[in-house]
Amino acid sequence: MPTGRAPEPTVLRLSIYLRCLRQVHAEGLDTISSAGIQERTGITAGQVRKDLSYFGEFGKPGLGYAVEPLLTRLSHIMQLDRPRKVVIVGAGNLGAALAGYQGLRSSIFSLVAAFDNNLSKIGRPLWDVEIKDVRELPRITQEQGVEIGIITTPAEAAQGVAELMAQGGIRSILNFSPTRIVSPQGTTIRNVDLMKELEVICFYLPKP
Amino acid sequence: MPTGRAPEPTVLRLSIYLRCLRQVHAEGLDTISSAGIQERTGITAGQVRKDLSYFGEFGKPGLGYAVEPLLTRLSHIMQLDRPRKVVIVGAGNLGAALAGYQGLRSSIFSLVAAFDNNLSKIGRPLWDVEIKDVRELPRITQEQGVEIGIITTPAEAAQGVAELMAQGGIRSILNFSPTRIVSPQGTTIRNVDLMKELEVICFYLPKP
DNA sequence: GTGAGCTTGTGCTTTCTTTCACAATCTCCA
DNA sequence: TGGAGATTGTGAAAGAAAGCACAAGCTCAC
Ligand SMILES: NC(=O)c1ccc[n+]([C@@H]2O[C@H](COP(=O)([O-])OP(=O)(O)OC[C@H]3O[C@@H](n4cnc5c(N)ncnc54)[C@H](O)[C@@H]3O)[C@@H](O)[C@H]2O)c1
Ligand SMILES: NC(=O)c1ccc[n+]([C@@H]2O[C@H](COP(=O)([O-])OP(=O)(O)OC[C@H]3O[C@@H](n4cnc5c(N)ncnc54)[C@H](O)[C@@H]3O)[C@@H](O)[C@H]2O)c1
Repeated sequence: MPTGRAPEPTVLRLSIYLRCLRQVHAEGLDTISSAGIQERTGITAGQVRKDLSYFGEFGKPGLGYAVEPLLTRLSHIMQLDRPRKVVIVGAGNLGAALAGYQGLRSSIFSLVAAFDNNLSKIGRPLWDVEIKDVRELPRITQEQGVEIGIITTPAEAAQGVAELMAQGGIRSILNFSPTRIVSPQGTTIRNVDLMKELEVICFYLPKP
Repeated sequence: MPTGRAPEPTVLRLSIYLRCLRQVHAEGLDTISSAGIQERTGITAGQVRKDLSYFGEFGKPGLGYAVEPLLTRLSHIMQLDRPRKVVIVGAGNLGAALAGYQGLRSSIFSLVAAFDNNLSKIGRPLWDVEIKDVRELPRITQEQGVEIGIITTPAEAAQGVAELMAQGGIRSILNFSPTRIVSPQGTTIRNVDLMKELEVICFYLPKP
């Protein structure tokens, strides 16, 4: 039963279950057992059951989990059951790749605008949005009710951009620049550190 | 003292310390205390000391850590003290962004080639390398002694690519496609799941 | 209907991480 | 040179997460 709050590792896995369930659903299956989820995700069956049990009782003994209802419930729990508007700041290489990603144009996320501070980029199109002046960010995100911001600027600019985002009413920020951002009041920040991943991989390289 | 092996969370943080130290070094400082590292990284001073203690005694009481020696030692521990060759498979949006990233052209990493299976891309340049036929991957990586592979293909292709990489002698793989890869014998895989990050951020969005 | 066969939910145990606190050590200035 | 002040390394304690095992519950075939 839902006692208290779920640990963060559980939340991370929820997203994996969701992806798994979407695929299973697309395959036309109606139910899946925790063992079936283990097979597809590599996450232990016991772990799966425990994770889900933080949020309620979704399964039927002897049968497993009904795919569609679980999909609906998990989407709700993850707050992925209504559209979220997203902006990207820093229309460089990485920003452009993300902006073009179809995952950002799904039924859940929609990319509203991209921003930059480089005059030669402002006004140009980036895929299907226009690159706007970053100084307009607070106004635009406020007006449009944007909830999520993605930072793909150089590290030096990240803190300032985060503050602009907070000013524009953005509550959650995904930061790709390799620097620590001090969260403006009321915002959550998640850092994605690609160089870190690359370096960590080296640690695990077979020692000569 | 180095008792046994360091926990994975520690290894992840090592990469952060390294980045911090590089910056501190660039600023010309000779020493830094664990408290100083906390200030810059947000990681608790006690945690810093414990992490470092897994690998040896690097600091001097009353003074802190000598920046340059620590940088050298940590680089060695992370196996970042000699150049590593890297290839990217999947010369699409994300692959192109990564290929152009200067972090991959540093003194530590060097991008050797990019691969694709799309005939209209093969033979074209991607930044300063040429896009090659993915079928040539095992031969080329073998010949060049490539140690790290990055996968930026669609999910369906990832498993096959990983196996080609293993065949080509690659030991460590960074996978950006949203799928689970079953590690070929002798390879380490790290997954970077950008959509997961975006979904998790929604969970932490303020509940209405 | 009934029993064999799965599969769940969960309390308990084990393992892994982080935090705490302090003796030991070093610096540096008077 | 000596003592005040700073900072380390680390055991011990607390806290968090994962693994385990099994009673309870559901299904389905006969
Ligand atoms: N490209 C990659 O694959 C990659 C990999 C790992 C990390 N990163 C990080 O992601 C970030 C972006 O990388 P990139 O390769 O796209 O760099 P880039 O130079 O191609 O793009 C950065 C963009 O940010 C814009 N910008 C700079 N200051 C700004 C400001 N104050 N407000 C708004 N826009 C601003 C620039 O005009 C530029 O368009 C960097 O922090 C980089 O370290 C990138
Ligand atoms: N673009 C992003 O920002 C982004 C974000 C999150 C995740 N991803 C993931 O990264 C991967 C790449 O995304 P993308 O946007 O660059 O896609 P993309 O379609 O632009 O690029 C994929 C490339 O892989 C090549 N490819 C396909 N099969 C191949 C094979 N068997 N061998 C070699 N090459 C092959 C294609 O020809 C194409 O050039 C996808 O799995 C995507 O889900 C991308």
